[in-house]
Amino acid sequence: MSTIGFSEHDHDHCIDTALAEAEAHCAKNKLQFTPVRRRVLEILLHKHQAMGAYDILGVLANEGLGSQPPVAYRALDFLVHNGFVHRIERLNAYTACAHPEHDHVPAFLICRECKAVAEADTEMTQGDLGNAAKTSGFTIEKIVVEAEGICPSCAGESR
Amino acid sequence: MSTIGFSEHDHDHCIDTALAEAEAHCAKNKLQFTPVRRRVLEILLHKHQAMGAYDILGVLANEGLGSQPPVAYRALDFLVHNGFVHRIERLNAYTACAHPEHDHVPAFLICRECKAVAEADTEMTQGDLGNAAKTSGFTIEKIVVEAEGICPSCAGESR
DNA sequence: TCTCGGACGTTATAACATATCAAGCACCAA
DNA sequence: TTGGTGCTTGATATGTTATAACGTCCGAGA
Repeated sequence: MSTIGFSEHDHDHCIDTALAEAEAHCAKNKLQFTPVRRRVLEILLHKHQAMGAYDILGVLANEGLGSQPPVAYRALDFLVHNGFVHRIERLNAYTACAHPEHDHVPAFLICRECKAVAEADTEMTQGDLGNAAKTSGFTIEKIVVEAEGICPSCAGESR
Repeated sequence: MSTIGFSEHDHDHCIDTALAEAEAHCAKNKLQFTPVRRRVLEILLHKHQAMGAYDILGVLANEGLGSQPPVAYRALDFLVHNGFVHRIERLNAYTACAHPEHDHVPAFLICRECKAVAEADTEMTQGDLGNAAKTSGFTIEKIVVEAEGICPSCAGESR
């Protein structure tokens, strides 16, 4: 399990890598990695923080890439659909995926102060919740795990 | 672990019990179990299904109990705060708690067809996610676990 | 009696999301 | 090269969820 997000790392590098991966994935699957889509992913990669669709839209609008809600939502849908971006239900917001290279059930640690989001890559949840589902005949298709709390740096500041 | 919600049970009884528990809790803690709050809880108990704040508001309005959004949201905040109702982030909706008598990290099974919601009372999540949190210095205050899928009866119908 | 705090009424508006229809463009097959 | 097909985008309008802000009412306790 890893928790990229609250620790320092080579940010430029991780942005480049993620973009390259997205590009490769799209090429392989004959999907169009259009300017808007690319830019939205860049924007999200730029911070390890959840952004609302309208925040993103604001940036796009400044750059002349579209200014109406559907522009942002369509790009976000595409990115979520292809696993490059996760939606944070708790915040009605979006964040770039920390490791898009493989399928996973993402779990998030969300700081209620600074809205930083760390993605914990855990496989577990399926197991235990899966039992509850099985006994009642329910078929799980998707799992959301989100924890809210306070991140190390915000905890430090309030002291 | 139990999964009330997709199985038959004595519904009137579980409504009465839950209301009585809420009443007792409020009395004990000097909280006001006002008509609006009581009614909202009743409405939610009435179905094992998530309801949007505006759905609830519609019912309240019909009954002359208030017709503006804050009326519903205030009652819901109170009920959520005191553990009688859970918010389903995934649906931006609310559902009565299946066992308000003790603290728990609720996990939900949500049917994407009929919106039925089952509450699986599991203690586990803290553990594994807790490790990820600990290593990064994050303090968890609240955890949301929500699974979306298809419930037994909807699976049956589509066959 | 006063006053203080919690609950509620009301208006307005913020924030998030989607439906719909038309126009543009890439790709491919005839 | 032409034309069709399907994905992408542009644009307008609207739907849905949530909160801010302010005032009033009322009961508990000094």
